[in-house]
Amino acid sequence: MAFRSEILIKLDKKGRVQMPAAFRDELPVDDRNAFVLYHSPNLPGVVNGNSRHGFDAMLDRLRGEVLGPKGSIKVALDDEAFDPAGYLSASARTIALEPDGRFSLPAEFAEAIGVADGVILAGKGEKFQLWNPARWQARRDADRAKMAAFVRGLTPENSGGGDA
Amino acid sequence: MAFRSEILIKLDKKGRVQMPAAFRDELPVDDRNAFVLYHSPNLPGVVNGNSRHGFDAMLDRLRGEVLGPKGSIKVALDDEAFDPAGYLSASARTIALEPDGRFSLPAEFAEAIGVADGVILAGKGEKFQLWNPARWQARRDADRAKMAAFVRGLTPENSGGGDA
DNA sequence: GGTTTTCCCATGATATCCCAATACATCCCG
DNA sequence: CGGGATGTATTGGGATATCATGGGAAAACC
Repeated sequence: MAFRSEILIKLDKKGRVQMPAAFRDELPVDDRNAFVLYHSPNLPGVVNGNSRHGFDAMLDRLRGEVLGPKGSIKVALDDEAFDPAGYLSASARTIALEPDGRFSLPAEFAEAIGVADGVILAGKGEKFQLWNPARWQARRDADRAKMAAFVRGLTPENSGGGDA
Repeated sequence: MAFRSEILIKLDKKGRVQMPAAFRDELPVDDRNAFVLYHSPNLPGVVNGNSRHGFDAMLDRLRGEVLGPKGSIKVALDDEAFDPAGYLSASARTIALEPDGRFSLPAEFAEAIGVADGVILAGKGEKFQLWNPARWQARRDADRAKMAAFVRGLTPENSGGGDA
């Protein structure tokens, strides 16, 4: 499962968005009628998407790495402590896919993205993202320069084992 | 079974609350006519909810992990010792769902939450919560900052490719 | 009797289903 | 290799179902 490519999809008057075929094919074959959208935890204006299984797997990893196996019962009971997985769950919504591959973008996400007539669906490997087209372009241009600098920094001395 | 999303539901004059369809769909198919509400064990003003099966499973885990294999028989007999699962049971109530998906919020919970005209239903993955809308907003804003800090703290070394 | 609870119907908004049109890519056949 | 045929992806829109909400009336309760 690896989401790739970036696609501009139009929004119709009903607020529906076509899930690109390239992304649909990456959803688990046994669970292609629904997926998950959730607000970026630290980048306002960006909405993340993943399969239900992929989202749940991320939450499990999150709970496991942070709390350890015996922390589960504590998290289940402790409502006062900050719970990253619970926070993400509240910011997420299960989205149903219509038979023809479209879904209706909930108003809460449409407002967060700032959509007008279209949205960018960008694959990020393990997940995909929804962007305002203009903001996506700006971000991608900025990342292009960073990527070039990053590759330039991959000198033979640095790419071995240590970064000394 | 994973409760997601946060929804503001109104209370009508009869004290009825609509269970959001997204939450109803997460209840076990063979037991969708009732669920469980219980007071938060450590956060006053918050009421937790779960399916009957989910609540019972939590109690079982609590007895098993905290008290050990012999805990169940000891709990069954020892009325003097403190029993966390028994405490939660006493603070819980089975709530019937009407055919149209609504339930009447018992006054005891309504007072605890401090409801006026509406309640926030927030999914936390394994369970969901009922909040006073204003208090939920404050809590969520605080958690948003904690989440951003949490994500920032996940990278051992900042490689400059963050989401900002 | 008076109050509360439960059941039923009504309604506006939204979401979903179904059918259709266009554009594009692929395939087939000679 | 060309050109029509076929299939699929994206977009549009009408008809239908569902959701959240309000309220009336029957039933249960004290």
